Amino acid sequence: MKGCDYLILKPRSESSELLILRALSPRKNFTEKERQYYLGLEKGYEGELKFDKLMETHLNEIPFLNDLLLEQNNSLFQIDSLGCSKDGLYLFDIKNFEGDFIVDGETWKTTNGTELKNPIHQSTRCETLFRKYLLERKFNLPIKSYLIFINPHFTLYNAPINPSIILPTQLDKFIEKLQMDISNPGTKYTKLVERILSDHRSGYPNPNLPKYEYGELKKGVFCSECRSNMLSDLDRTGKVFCGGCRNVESLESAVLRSIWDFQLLFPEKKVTTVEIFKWCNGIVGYRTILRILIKNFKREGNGKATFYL
DNA sequence: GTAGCACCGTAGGTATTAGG
DNA sequence: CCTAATACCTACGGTGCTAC
Repeated sequence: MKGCDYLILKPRSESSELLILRALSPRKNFTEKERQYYLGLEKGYEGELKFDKLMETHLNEIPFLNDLLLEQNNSLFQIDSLGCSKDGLYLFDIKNFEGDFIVDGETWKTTNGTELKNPIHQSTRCETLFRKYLLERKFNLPIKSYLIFINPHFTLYNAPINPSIILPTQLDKFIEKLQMDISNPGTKYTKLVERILSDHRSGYPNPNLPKYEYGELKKGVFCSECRSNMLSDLDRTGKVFCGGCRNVESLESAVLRSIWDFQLLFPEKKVTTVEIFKWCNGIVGYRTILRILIKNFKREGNGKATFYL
């Protein structure tokens, strides 16, 4: 089934937090804690994309709303994926945990003893808040909620017997069952979807971002794949090469990514030719930067006061 | 296979222009 | 008036096509 037949009413995209951390990761020396946090976000997002892919392949006749951030009684809650079937709503919480984990009563920990937030509690909290959210807005609908461990290399010792938890080994069966149960709701949820989309918060308050300053950040153009330094190619081919993974990328797209990172990290700074030239650490010629800016941005001002939007 | 060629893209010299 | 921005121009590498 083609992607365009898949009904995504609200697409998924990286949170601004993840985008900022991703832009910072090759440029700033993270503390171990920051690095772990960042990698956790990447991993989580990767898991969500994997889930989307599964749904696109196997459950493409019902609409989905992804990545919702809603509020109920001053409590924010996040929904990874919401499927709208004729028989009710399906709430999916997706975890991309990898490795061995142990359940000890209410506590979850890794085999080396590190405790983590109990994902069942998180999932239940989300479900509870979403039920209240619906009831308060007079939508009386059945909800089925699932906590899905999507990573095939996930093992849970002492796993609780709970039909809402889907372990990787159960995933195929689970999807088969969903295929039997769900069906296209037609226009049943038009009002609800409209309401949810208007309530959705795009901005997420972010206390976890590390502080950073222009001066402390490494300058350069970084590989989209492995984040290591890109090397300019001296043969004037319009390509740049990754020093780490040998990835080849067009000079223009690599520079555009750097400009985008610059705007993301320093929204208050103006994009000028020199500024971007310095930001890219001279990997790309000054005039090439200028040409890329002219081609892809709108120029404001003249002469020395020129900047790009 | 390869020489010849058009086309695309970057680098860098130089002249012109505008802002501070 | 000085400096940075930038337009215009040339040089040249890579690519892909064609004719042989």
